[in-house]
Amino acid sequence: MAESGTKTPRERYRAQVRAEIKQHAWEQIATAGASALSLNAIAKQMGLSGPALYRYFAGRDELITELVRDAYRSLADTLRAATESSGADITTLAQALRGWALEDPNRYFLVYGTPVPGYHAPDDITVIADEIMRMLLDACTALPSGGPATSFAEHLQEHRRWAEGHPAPPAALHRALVFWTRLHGVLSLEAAGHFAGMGFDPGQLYAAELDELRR
Amino acid sequence: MAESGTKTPRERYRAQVRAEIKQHAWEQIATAGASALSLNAIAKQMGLSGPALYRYFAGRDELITELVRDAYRSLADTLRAATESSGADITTLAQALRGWALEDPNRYFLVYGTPVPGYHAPDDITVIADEIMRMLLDACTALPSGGPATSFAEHLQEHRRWAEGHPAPPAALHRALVFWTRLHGVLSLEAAGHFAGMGFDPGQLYAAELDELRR
DNA sequence: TGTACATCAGTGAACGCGCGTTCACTGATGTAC
DNA sequence: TGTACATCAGTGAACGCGCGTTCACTGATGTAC
Repeated sequence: MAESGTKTPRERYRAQVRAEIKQHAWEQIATAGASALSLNAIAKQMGLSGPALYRYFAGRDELITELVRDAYRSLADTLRAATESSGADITTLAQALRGWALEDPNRYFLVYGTPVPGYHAPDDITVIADEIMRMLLDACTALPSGGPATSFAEHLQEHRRWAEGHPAPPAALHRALVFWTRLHGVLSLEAAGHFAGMGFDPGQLYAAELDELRR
Repeated sequence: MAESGTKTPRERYRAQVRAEIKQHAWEQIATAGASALSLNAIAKQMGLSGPALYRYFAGRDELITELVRDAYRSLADTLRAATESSGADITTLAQALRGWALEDPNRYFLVYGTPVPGYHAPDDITVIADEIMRMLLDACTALPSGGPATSFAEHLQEHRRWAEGHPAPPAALHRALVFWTRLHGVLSLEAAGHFAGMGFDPGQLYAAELDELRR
């Protein structure tokens, strides 16, 4: 029986130290990427001995899992907050996505970058991924459908496991997917530094892609 | 004075061992990603002692640099070979790009994925990147310009350092960039496994995006 | 309010591992006369 | 063709490092009577 509200001082202390560990982990990730994440280094930064962290996390893998989950969660929350304050259209979502990605590129990469070797995300993360997809599908369903039905949209209509239970018509499914891949295309190349020195403004490319999605 | 043609047996042997080292490195990368690359492990696989590799590479960083260069080179060669046998249109380029990326996702990630922490690519790689971009610009220039001039295309016209010396008109610049980001958007998410379990066929999404680029 | 006990955070030592890299060396291969 | 020397591939030992993780332990904090 989980007494969610009341917390003993010890529970509060535990939660606080756990949060502090994660914060240092994020700083480490932001600096050197996820592969450089080290329990011992975090402990040293906190003025603790290495083994002390095992009171809070079963091991390195559990910590990473938690961080991935939190990253997904923070993206979902960021998108939700944006839609609640600025409306649930794709422009709002796109701007929020970009802000979130560039705020901490290594957090972005932890979720959408090269998979961490040997690590596989736990199932409950798909719940959050679904939540994100649902917001996107909602926004795309609200758009005027425009344009002829593509053959890919037909394919999607027959393979919409990822949108199960959502009332989005085929054109909206297509649009949601394309929203996702086009914007990640710009963001991932930009965050990885592949536009550095090319001269143009990636933000304007992003905006142009968004414009075309809204047509 | 480099006598390029004639090679002493020793030179040939050196070149062969270097190639063998790289091949084991690629196998290691294909299996566990670039961050897991280890000189000692390669040596062990080859039945050599660790220090032996230092006859062939100054260190881990030089090996990685070489691998990145080879990866770029292999993409450029793949694209060039495709255009020479099937014509220099964007469909050919797109199919070749996809084939190259999915043939060895970790090689793809080494080039276009999360940047290796602490590692920075040497300047001479931009030469290959330029070569790739030139093929893309050529193919886009050959296309009918279609559609009104976007405001982003105007921006590109004023910031075209990346296409310096190329006769591509603004619309072609825009198209080349968008070709690049849209296809990488699909490829990077696909290669990272983000479409797994969603039910649809990423290949059809890729093809649909390509179709739209050709309109 | 005070005492006895249980809980739990954190320590220090240790284990085993693999890493990149250096160094002095052996032994084979190639070169010059 | 044979001998003397230089070149160079590869070895084994060693250095210093940091990693994740375990274990038995101390000392503080909370709980029950």
